[in-house]
Amino acid sequence: MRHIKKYNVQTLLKVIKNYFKMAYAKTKLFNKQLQDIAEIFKALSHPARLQILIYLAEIKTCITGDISEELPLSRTTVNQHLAELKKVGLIMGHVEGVKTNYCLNPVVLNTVKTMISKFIDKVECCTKSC
Amino acid sequence: MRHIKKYNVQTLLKVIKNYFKMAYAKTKLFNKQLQDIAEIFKALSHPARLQILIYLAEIKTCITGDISEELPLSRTTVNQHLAELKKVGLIMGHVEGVKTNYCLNPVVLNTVKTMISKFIDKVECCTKSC
DNA sequence: AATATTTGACGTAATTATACGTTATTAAAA
DNA sequence: TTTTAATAACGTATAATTACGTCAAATATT
Repeated sequence: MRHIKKYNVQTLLKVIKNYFKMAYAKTKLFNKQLQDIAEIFKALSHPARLQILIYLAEIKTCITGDISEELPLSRTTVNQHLAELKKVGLIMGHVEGVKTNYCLNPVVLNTVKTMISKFIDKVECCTKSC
Repeated sequence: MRHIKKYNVQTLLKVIKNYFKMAYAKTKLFNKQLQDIAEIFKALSHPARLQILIYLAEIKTCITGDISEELPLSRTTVNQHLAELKKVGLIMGHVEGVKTNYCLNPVVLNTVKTMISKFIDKVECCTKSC
């Protein structure tokens, strides 16, 4: 017998709102480029995610989901943070049997670095105190 | 007669929770330095705030609160974003009579720039794909 | 085949961010 | 002094984030 999945109201609403782009948020009204940079900054706006990145850089080799032992957070929460980093491409996940190996994405990291410094230079260059 | 201010429950709760550090968030459990960097990234994680910074850099001179005409947001919301930028020190506000002139804080901007590139270098230097 | 392990999906509570109308405060102008 | 204008504070609705327990699917192991 097939297993029929059921969803609760909260989850369905999320799907529906996303489908119809029923956004209360006005983030979408801004310049696309600004949105992209903001997205990256947001991905970097939580200490857990920063620590994950540093850990991945230090360990050098890839790791499995047991980074949660390095952080004061539960496995599921850490997994969520990993998913967010993956969403913006900062890390990659290679499935290997039951395990998933995560590692930094050097290409994206480089792009991000350039993007950020370009932005900061843009703001900084013309600075004049009032 | 003295005017005695009244506050609603939501506001009072906010004050009380802040006083007793009753945080659900576990952000505070991380390395202080990571928290600080994350804080800065968070301040930069909304396109409105990025646009404000760019605007301030372009205009060069200081401006009053009527940046709201440059953004697809109401004056009160823009004011909130300005407050957040001020909180992390990226901008300064000089009161001049009824008006408040905002401008970039070059010193903080420089610090932030260094902080960010140090962090990215730290993550990037040891990168090795898996 | 049965069991154990690993992981992501799902659900949900709590917190925080976003957005904006309303009000109070303040200083300048009439 | 009264009015006007500009601003921040306040209040509140909505949305998004954070946090974690539970569960199911999939691969290893026994």
